[in-house]
Amino acid sequence: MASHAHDHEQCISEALGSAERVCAQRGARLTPLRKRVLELIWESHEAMKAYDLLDRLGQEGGSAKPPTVYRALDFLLAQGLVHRIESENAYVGCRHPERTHEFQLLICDDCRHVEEIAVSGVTEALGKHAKKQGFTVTSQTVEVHGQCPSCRDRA
Amino acid sequence: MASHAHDHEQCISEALGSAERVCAQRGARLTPLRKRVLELIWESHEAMKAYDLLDRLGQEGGSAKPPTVYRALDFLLAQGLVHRIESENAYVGCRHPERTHEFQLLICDDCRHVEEIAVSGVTEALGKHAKKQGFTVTSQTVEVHGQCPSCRDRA
DNA sequence: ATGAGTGTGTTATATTGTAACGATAATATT
DNA sequence: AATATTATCGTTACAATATAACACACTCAT
Repeated sequence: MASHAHDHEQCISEALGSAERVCAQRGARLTPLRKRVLELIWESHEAMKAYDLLDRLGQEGGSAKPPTVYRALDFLLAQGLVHRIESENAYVGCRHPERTHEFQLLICDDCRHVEEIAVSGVTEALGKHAKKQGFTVTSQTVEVHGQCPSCRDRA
Repeated sequence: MASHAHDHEQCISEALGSAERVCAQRGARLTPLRKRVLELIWESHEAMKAYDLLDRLGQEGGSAKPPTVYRALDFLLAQGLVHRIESENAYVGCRHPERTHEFQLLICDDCRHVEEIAVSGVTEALGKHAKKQGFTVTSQTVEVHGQCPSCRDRA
């Protein structure tokens, strides 16, 4: 268990609560299936893979197949409730689904813990440089790999 | 054809030349197969997929199978001769294989042209932020998606 | 109630990537 | 030069990730 200590029960319930809230606001339907997938993703702060979600759903009696999970993920991504980690083919919950935002991810290659950060200036610097050469930015993927404090201490 | 105008024949030959050079320096073996894969990647400045490389190799008479391509790519990545584009599962040639370096990629979602850039401050800002929270950085993936000038003009 | 849109189940398949083993070629050691 | 060692390559099989296409059920606005 990661020692990024916090009350994780509360963490999950806050995440689900704010998901309900933003979906209600937008008229988006957070169905039981979608909510369950989001809950599974929030079971940890680690990168979660689609087929792991699939296995978990399968264990719960249902007959889960890939499209079930990928469709739920598509919805959650569209609502900003989760982020996709491109360099891992994995997913992680987002605490700030209220509005789209630029962000960066710190990914621990030992324990797979993922931390969402917002480093001031990064988005702007990239945007400015792109603009200077006539490139119109629509999205950014910024993923930093390394070792988190807990794993470093353990070693 | 992208209108990022330049003499592409020369561009390829420079890339292959510097590949030969750095491999010779390091005692790394740029075999005919590896060189051919690198050459195929440099046929354009666009994101190239592993299975497209596989098809090209197949057309040349040989019996190319996935491990052939992936092993060549592993070598080229290890030597810094190509970069992997995580958000595309694709590969692009690198002009600066002499030493490892942090870089960012501008990826046109219309024409798939990829431009390697080095925005001053981005790596440092990310590193600084990571360090402040005790995170040790080993690598960064920075990929900016959008529309390149040529595609914007065309539209 | 009905028709349009949305969500889910299901089958099948596409795409991306590796493990493992043997054959061959390059390099190093004697 | 002959042999040992390692690196590279070919091949088979398969694992992991993701999507297309169609059927059916549900919602809800008319």
